[in-house]
Amino acid sequence: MEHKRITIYDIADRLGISPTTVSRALRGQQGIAKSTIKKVRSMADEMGYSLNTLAAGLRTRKSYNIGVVVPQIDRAFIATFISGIEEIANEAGFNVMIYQSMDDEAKEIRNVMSLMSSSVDGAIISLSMNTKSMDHIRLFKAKNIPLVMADRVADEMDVDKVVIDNFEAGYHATEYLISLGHDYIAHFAGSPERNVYRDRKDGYLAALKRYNKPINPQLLIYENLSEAAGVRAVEKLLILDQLPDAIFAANDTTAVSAVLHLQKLGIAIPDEISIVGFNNDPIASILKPQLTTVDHPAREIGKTAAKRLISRINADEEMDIQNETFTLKTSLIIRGSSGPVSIRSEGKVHW
Amino acid sequence: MEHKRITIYDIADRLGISPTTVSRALRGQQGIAKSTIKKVRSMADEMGYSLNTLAAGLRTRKSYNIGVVVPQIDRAFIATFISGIEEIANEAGFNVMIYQSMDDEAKEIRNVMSLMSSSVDGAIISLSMNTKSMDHIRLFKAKNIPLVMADRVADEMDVDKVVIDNFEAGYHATEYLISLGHDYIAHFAGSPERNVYRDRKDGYLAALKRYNKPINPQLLIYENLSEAAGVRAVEKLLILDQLPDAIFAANDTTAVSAVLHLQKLGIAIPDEISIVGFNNDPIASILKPQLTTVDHPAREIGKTAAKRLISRINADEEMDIQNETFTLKTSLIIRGSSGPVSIRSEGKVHW
DNA sequence: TTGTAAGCGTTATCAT
DNA sequence: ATGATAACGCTTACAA
Repeated sequence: MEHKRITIYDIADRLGISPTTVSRALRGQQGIAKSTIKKVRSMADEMGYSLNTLAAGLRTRKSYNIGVVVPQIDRAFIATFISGIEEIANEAGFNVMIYQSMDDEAKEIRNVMSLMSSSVDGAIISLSMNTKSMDHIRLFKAKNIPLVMADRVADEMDVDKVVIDNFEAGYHATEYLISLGHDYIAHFAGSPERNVYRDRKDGYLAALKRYNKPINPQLLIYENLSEAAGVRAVEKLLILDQLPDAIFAANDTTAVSAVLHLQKLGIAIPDEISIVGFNNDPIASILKPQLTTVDHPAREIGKTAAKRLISRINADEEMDIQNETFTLKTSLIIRGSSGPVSIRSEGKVHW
Repeated sequence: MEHKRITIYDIADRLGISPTTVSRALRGQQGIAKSTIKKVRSMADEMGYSLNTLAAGLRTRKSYNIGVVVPQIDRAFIATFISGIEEIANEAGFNVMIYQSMDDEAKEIRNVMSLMSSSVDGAIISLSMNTKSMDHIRLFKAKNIPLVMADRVADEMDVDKVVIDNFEAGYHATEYLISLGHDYIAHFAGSPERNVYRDRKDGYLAALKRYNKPINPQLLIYENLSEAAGVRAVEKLLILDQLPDAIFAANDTTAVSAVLHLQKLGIAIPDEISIVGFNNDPIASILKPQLTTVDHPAREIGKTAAKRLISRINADEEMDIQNETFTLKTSLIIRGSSGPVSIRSEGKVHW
């Protein structure tokens, strides 16, 4: 039961015209009779024709596919990010191919390879947690494939980037905690290899410094920011002489997990410890007390990255556009998991 | 600055052999000298060659792309589902193209069209909330493109399907609530157009009937299962003479939203109303009290669908495999949002 | 084990 | 406004 594919030759034969004319008519090119266009299109419909994009792409060197490499799809932040990309790509007639690195450098490299041999017109990448080598990133320039790095980018690479100001966000979050009267503030950080976590941590340190708060290395805990990491980090705090009076976590997963663990231990949030997370995941507003967190414009990052990528793909290669970094706004969403020291001691604040 | 693409001809020229031999060596075909393979591969590496899959696909009529159409990527359940698909596809050397219908039939149809002209080797689809027409689904068979429907499937279509037993899950959830002593049980249902919601509802009704509980149409509320829907549904219950003593919601989003709204109104969960959700989203275990819910094997559904699709793609067309429906197991996860009537009246149960 | 030639379905170029 | 021809880069008969 072989399936015979309908080609422009078949249409041409039936209509007694040339394949070239059919091709032109189908694409609505200029310099072709309107009557011919009508004839061809209706015949194409009738015969159930559909373009072979492989053949067209081979000829035009365009696939209308963009590749997207992310750590893991099933994280609220990343799913939203991809959703934003798809939204824009779809409007512009591009297909989105997704690859997940599972936060593994080797897998990320393999992803990039398969993406490249799939002849995508461009790519968007958000680095895995432990990626160190940049060779596979450089490959894009070498192969002249437009690339936009998003969120987890590599500072040292000269490519288009879409990010947030993680330093500022970390600074503000910490400053906010300080403004509440806290001065013994812990930070749950991710791998310093990644700009996002390094910058959030640096913002945290800068705020402490700015307000003359003590910088205690024991309060700066590096973790992989998983759910289990939240518990581990709390355990590390518990063995200290003094519990911190506030925690700024580099993501919501860890922050929420920490809150739950602390509550299980009978430590009141925010009465005894104030907590601020990062991302504004759905779980943040379900937690009790609701989690104070930094709103991360995941969808906007995706949309911006896709727009940039597509305009680069569609641009004249000649005009050699400068690489740009787009920095999107974040905002601190203040909710119940953080509260002032003064009121706290009176034990009045719940949520 | 045109970028010259390296082809097998370039490699052949440099090595003084034929392109055919290069092609064979690269693919490690049988009947070729090991020394040639080595020579060719190292030269390919040196020259930075990468396969043009468009050309190869044009010749072999395979793209190694599969298309996936889902309602919306940024829903916990769907993101996990896609993650499972990508996992399997990636292992098998297939790329995953995603399209989101945004729960809109027209968009879904457009998605299917672009997917088809992108010459995918097969597709996986989960229907939008309001899809009625099946013409675009039939197109797959007409064009001889393997298709697997997953989760939100169309009962009337004869295609491969991967589902859960929604009737059974709805029956069990309701039966469980009855076993707790509840007999005035409400159900928040989704569009009866979709098998998943229709079956959950039918399971609910069957359980009520089986245990001789009254079936009250006012307690069966059809909604779009969004967050706002949870609030709306609760409002509809509030105007009744009597509040139900339990609610079974067809998804967690609505269940959680309902719990929050009820709590805001001062109604204790589960003391005054027991609630059961569906999906086991991350928010379910963060809610206080934690949400009793039906665990939905989203990742397994994705993996099963991908495996089936790929084995069909790789199968001999001749052997004309029968369509199958794979039904995966669900389980009821009992947590704090539901409790027995007896204890409840004593006001002892919190969580 | 290797090579030659044709063809996959388009589109671009050059004619007419 | 339309047509003939070549080319995109690969794989598959068939031949050597």
